[in-house]
Amino acid sequence: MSLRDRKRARTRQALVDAAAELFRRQGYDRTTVADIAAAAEIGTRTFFSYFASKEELLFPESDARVQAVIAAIDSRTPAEGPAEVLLRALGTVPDTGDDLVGPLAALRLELIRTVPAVRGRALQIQFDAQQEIARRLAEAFADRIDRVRAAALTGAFVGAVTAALQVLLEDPGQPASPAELHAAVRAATDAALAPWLRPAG
Amino acid sequence: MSLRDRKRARTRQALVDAAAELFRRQGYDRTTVADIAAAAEIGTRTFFSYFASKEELLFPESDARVQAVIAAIDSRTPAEGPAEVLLRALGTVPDTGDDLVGPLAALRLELIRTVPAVRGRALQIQFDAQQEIARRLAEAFADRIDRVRAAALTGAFVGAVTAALQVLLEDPGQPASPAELHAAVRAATDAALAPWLRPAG
DNA sequence: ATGCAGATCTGCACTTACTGCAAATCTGCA
DNA sequence: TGCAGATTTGCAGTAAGTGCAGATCTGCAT
Repeated sequence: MSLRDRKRARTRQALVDAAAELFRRQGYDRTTVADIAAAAEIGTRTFFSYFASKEELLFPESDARVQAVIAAIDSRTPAEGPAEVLLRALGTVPDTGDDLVGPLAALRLELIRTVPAVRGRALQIQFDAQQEIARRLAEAFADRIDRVRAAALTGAFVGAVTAALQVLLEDPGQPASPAELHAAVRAATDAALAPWLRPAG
Repeated sequence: MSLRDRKRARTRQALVDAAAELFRRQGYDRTTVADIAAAAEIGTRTFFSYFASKEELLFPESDARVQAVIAAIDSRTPAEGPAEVLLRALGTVPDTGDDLVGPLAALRLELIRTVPAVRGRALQIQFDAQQEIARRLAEAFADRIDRVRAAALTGAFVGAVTAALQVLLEDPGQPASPAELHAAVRAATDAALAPWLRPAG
C-alpha cells in the first residue's frame, strides 16, 4: 500500500470514528457533515470524496454478506436444494466483528431504528441484497424453481434472519456473544425454513 | 364535507396532478417543490402542509392494503392456516384503480425504479407493512407459529407478490387488465407458498 | 349582515445536504 | 529536483425542509 492509500484509509477511519463519537454524543440529526469533517480535521467538501452521503458512512462493505451467500450458491452440491444452500450460507457469513457485535453495530442498529434516512438506506441495501440472492438462486436452480418461488424462498430466508436477530437483540438486554448469537439465529432460521427443506428437495 | 374540506381536497389533487405532469415532462429531480406549488397555484411553503416531503406525494393512503390483510387475518376461520389467510387476503385488496393500473401507477413504478429517494420511501412503506403483517400473524396464530416463522412466511408472501408483479409487468410490454394481473399474481403466489399450505395447516 | 375564533395560507429568514468548478497542495516516479 | 496526475479545499450555488409571525379565510353565532 502506497503512502497515498494508507493516508486515505487513515482519514476514512478517522471520519467514521469522529462520526460515531458525535452521533453518540449529540445524535444523528444534530450532527452536521461539517461537524464530522472538522472533528476529523479535513475540509467539509472533502468529506464527500470519501462518502457519497452522510448515511453512507454507516454502511461500509455492505455486500460482503451477499458475496458469501453467492459463493455458497455457487459451491452447491447436487444433493442440496435451494433452502439447504441458504442455510449453509448462514454459516459462512463473515462476522468481521464490526457488523453485529462490533462497536459500531449497536450504534448502527439504534440509528436504523430511529432515523428515517438511515433506515431507508439500510432497507435499500437489504432489498438489493435480497433481489440479487433471489436472482442467483433462480439461475442456479432453474430446473427446480421459478423466479417467483426463488423470491418467496429468499424473502422467507431474509425475513427469518431479520426477525431472529430482532428477537434475540431486543430481549435479554445483554447482547450475547457472537457465537451464541450465530447459533441461535441458525436454529431459528432452520426451524422457520423447515417447510422448504424436504418437499422441494 | 365542509367547504374547507372540499377546497383542501381539491388543492391536494391539484398538487398530485401538477406533480405528475411535471415529473413526466421533466423528470423527478429536475422538478422542484417550488415548481409543483407554482403549477398548483399555492405558495411553496404551503406544499409542506399537504405533504411532509416531495416523495410523500407519490404514496397516498399506502396502508389500505395492509388494512385489508389485517382484516383477512381477523376474519379467519378455524380451518385456515396462516398461509391460507394470506392467500385469501390477496383477493380482498382494494384495487382502487390507482395503485397498480391507474394513471399514476406507471409513473410511480418508473420513479421507484430510477429515483433512489422514491425507492427508499417505497421500501420503507413495504417493510413497515411486512412487519405489521408478521406481527399480527404471530399474534393470531400464536399457538401454531412463533415470531420468526411468522416473519418467514410473511417474507415469502411479500417476496412472492413483489416478484410476480415484477415478472408480469416487465415482460409483455403491454400491461394486462387488472383482472388478469390479479389472477396471475394469485396463481404465482399460490404456487410459491405451496410448501406452507398443508403441513403447517 | 356582522363579527369573532380558530384554521389555513404565505412570505421570510434560516439550516443543511450536496454539487461543480477552479485553484492550491501533495504524492509517486523519473 | 521537478513534473504529471491525484487529492484537497474554498467558494458559490441549488434545493429540501422548518419555525415564525402576520395576513387571509371559513364556520358559526348573534
